[in-house]
Amino acid sequence: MRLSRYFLPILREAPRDAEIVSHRLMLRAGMIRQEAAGIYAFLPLGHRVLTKVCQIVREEQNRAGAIEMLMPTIQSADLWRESGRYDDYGKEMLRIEDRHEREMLFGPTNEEMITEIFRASVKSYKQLPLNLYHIQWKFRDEVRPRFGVYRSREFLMKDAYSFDLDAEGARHSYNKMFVAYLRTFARMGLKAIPMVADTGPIGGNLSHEFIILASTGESEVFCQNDFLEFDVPAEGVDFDEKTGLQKIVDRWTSLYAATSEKHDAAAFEKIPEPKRLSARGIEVGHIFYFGTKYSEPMKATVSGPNGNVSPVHMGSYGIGPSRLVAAIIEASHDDKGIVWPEAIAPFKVGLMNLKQGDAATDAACEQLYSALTGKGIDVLYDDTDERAGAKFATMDLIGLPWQVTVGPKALAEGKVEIKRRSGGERELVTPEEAINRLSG
RNA sequence: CGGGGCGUAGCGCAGCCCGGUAGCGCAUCUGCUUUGGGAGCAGAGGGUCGCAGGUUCGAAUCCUGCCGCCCCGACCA
Repeated sequence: MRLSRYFLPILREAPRDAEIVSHRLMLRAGMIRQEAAGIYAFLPLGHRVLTKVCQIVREEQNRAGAIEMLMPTIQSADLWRESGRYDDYGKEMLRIEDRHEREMLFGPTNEEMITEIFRASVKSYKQLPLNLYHIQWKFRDEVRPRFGVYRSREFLMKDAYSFDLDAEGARHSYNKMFVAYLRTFARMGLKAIPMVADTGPIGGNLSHEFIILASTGESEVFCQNDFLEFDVPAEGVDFDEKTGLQKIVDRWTSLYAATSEKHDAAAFEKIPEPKRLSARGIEVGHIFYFGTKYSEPMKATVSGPNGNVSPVHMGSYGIGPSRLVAAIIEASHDDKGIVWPEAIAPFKVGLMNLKQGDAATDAACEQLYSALTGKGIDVLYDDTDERAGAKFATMDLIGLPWQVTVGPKALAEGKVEIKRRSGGERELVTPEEAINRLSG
């Protein structure tokens, strides 16, 4: 992408009402634009990151056996009356009326709808287990949205729903998502710790929140710091192998870790003092097992091997990709701007022409640009006629993992400079060498 | 939902107390000079001062109501 043809509305100064660093940087880097309280447009750069986050989520969901679909944002009130949640959910649910005065709502979550879809088609245990998910916009009319897309009213959510014949099967489905989540967050460069959590309005009795540690986090969390050294399950992990999977989950739940709602001070005190970690965290995922809470009232039943008809055991599993974008920035930035982990960076390489209009630098940049894009690498080529300093500042702000600088001085020696955004190391190499390095 | 604060150009702000036809920096456009860490000079464009009433000869400024947004707390996938 040529910057001169792109839409990247950089702000030199942060808007006053942006308090936390991720919100400021997202606004300054031209990633988002606020349209109303807690409602944001994702501009091209932000959209690229959001798409990459979703893609990793999707790959790991698929790997764990979940199947993608897409449900609507608008739901009928009748569906929610069946589960009894229409009245329970309160003002957080945005209720709307269509032209025929039918009661509708903008979905805050999809347990009811997926249960309705399931019960219409699945009648036999032979079709189980089943795990269906989608990535769709949700709306929760928060009393107080804040911190940009970190706590917004409209937000993107990946929500998966598992269906099993019995509690034991459901436990395995839960474990699959548990492991998928560990992998998902690790791939984004995050250390996420599963913590025993409250189930809130979703219900149920088995639940973990996945928390990443960040000083700006909203939740107060307590855990044993050994978690930070734990290995994340490898790509080849067998999701169908029950005992192996259970072992992974057991290990990741063997040590104390809880949010403040579930905090047990006495248990925490038993951890040796130097291993106690009391910090703030950001919730980036939440998984629940809630049994027959919805299947029973909504009559989502299947015939078992013995011919008995029983309600299915369900779980639901959420990740907020829009919040994750903010969370990743909270976890990875410096005083100059964002430092994207390579896996979710909007572009891998920022190519800077320090003297636009100079025949030699123009030609070298064009060659690098076409060679890199030809290899399938995402390159943002700053071909504007801004001055060098402005280009450096912009590239540091938007945080692309690699910067390639083409200026007349080094180019006279046949060299260009490559810089790693995260460590800041710079190196002069030939254009060919730069292409080789960046293709790796 | 309680408490506090703020709405003036795309962004950051001044002007408001003490009423007199709206200003600064950045950004944008034009020209010239510059060109390896947010350039300089000269010129230009851009604002129903959140909205609606009221007071006044005259309102960004004073009064009333409304709307929007932010922060703290409570709440929260």
